[in-house]
Amino acid sequence: MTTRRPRERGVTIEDVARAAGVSRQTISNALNAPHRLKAETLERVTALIEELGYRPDQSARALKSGTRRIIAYPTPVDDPANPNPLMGGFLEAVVSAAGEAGYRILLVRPRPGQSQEQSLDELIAARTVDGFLLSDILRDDPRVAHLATEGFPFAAFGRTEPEHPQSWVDVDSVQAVIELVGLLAARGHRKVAFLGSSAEQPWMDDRRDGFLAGVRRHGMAGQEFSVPGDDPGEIVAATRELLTGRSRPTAIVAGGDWLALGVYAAARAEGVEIGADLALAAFDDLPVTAFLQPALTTVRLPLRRIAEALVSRLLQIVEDGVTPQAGLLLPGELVVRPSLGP
Amino acid sequence: MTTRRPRERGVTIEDVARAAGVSRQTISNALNAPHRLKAETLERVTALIEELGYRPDQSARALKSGTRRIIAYPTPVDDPANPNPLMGGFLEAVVSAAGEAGYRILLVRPRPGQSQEQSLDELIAARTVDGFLLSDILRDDPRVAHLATEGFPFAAFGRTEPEHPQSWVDVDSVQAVIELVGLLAARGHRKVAFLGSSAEQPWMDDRRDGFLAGVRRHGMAGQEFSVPGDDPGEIVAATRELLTGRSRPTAIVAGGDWLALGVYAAARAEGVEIGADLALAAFDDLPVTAFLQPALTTVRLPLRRIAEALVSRLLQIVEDGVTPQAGLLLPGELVVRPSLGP
DNA sequence: TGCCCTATATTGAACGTTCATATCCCCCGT
DNA sequence: ACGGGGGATATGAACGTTCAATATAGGGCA
Repeated sequence: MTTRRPRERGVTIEDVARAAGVSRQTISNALNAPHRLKAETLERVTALIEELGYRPDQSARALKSGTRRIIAYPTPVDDPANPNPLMGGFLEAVVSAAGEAGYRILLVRPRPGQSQEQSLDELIAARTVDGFLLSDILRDDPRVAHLATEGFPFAAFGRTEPEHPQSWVDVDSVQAVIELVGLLAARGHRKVAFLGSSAEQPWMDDRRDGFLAGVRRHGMAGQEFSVPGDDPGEIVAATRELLTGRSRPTAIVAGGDWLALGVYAAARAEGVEIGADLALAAFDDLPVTAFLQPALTTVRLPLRRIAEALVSRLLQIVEDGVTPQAGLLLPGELVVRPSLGP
Repeated sequence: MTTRRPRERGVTIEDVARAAGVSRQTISNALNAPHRLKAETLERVTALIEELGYRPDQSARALKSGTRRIIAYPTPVDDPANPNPLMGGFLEAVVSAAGEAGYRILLVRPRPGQSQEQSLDELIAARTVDGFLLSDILRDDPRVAHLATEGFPFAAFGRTEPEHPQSWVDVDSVQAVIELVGLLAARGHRKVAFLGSSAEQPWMDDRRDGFLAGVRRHGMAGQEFSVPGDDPGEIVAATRELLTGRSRPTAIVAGGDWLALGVYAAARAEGVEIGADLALAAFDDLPVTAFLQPALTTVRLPLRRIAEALVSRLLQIVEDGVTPQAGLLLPGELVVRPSLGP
């Protein structure tokens, strides 16, 4: 039964060299420094490499050269019952961007009983990866602090503290929400509410800040409303309260499409017509909102550009040793749809 | 500017050996074959390893031992505008299961202009990974055929052809949908419809087959309805047509929650009350359906168990050379909610 | 007492690359 | 004719680990 298969070794550089009647180094050069070969030799060797299907052993190459061509991505500890629906799209974008540069993404996560920092340390000490891509950055994120003191390359989706390397990329949520509020102001709304989640998510605070800034700028009456978590039932309940309260707003800015889904449900329950009785705007542009009626005004995250910027910044550190001097704020894309009203 | 940092080398086995006053091999044994050491030596060496933070260099270990402890997962070519919302949860489950066994997941994808098979070949030839985890298996999937002829370890989420290794895991969709139809029959429905997508997805065919089998078993009148793609607009339009047609069914089984979302929208537009005028059941248990009113009856995918089974089967091949003789069908979990009616 | 066996530890080699250096060969200028 | 130079290729060593073979010591047994 347990026939441990002796994994057959593949084609090595030596095999190609012998077949071509040249030395190891010539094969190596054909791949890494083709200009050093005579045109004729290069052609012959290249053909042979192709024919034999030779690829340099990643481990051997990594051992000698010290570079792994692998980027670690600590997978966010997602609630399995409520996974981030944009995760797939983000990963896809990251994998593409990294692949373009010849790098691959390694998903990692702390083992049971292991802290996040220990998990990073293990990867660093074992020289498994060249750098880290972090997302869902918290305030004073321990991972950032740790990598900063280790001096190990990383790039972050989400702002890092000023005392740490500024190799981050983020969406300019504040600006985007200010613009959303501006659109509401232009439509005559004076009494608006922000519906946020009170979880410790910096991006939610940004969106709230954008709301407050917009309200102030346009001299509107703005109230905040927070739901403890991400639970749909709670979101709907909180929104119904908001809609039936004495000071019912004429417009709501939701801190995320997920919350906006609750507003749709609450509005239906209360007989409030979104787009007519109530203007609604949100953030994230989740695909599911395509089923909502009227369609939801929201802000789309430029995931592709975020991924590209993250990878490019990380590789600049890894390959050139250049740490970006400032973070990069990318604009969110306003998608105006009928939920905003006429 | 471009100060190519000479990545400082870390703690090596030699450093630990010197500090402990023993040989390299003793350190190696402390980690890989502790029983060979005298208890006292083991303790001393282990403490030193901890103190110096020594971890064997992955590349060196891989080079010598031939095992990478890395599993490749070709990321599905997701439509970025409509990513699979369950992807995050599935990956999380896979990463956990693999991590438990000391393996990590490497996300891979063909480079532009490269076929899927070429991409696999590259990883095999470069000895980058120990095996593959495939998902979204198509009929006569070229990746499966390729890995089968290469004799390279893999496990598949989705059934593979009988002539190939049966190292797959899948959800027993047929059985689950038969049960759904049974619930409808028990509630007195005689005229039911299946709403499916016509994309080439074997799992959709399974769900359709389950519907047909259930309908036959209960002597019901069953009609099929197919939407060309996954576009929300098309789904809603098709469903409205179904609802306003002459032979309107009293119940709909949707091939996925995504399609069911369209049914909710269509029903609202046509003034049809789900749960009262129309029974509805679907498949997938997407988190967003928690906002639907009435709540959706659906089938939950046992992602955690799927991931565990996939990893366990793959590692059995990789580590013990044992290929499973038969695929594994896991039951879907029926989640009965009010959309099914009283 | 001498021998073998086991438990423990060490040494040399090998895994497959790439780096640094060496060698070869041909052409050019004086 | 000779030395120099540079393009092209070859050689030895090293990356850090584990495998295989070997050394050393102690214990049991005849």
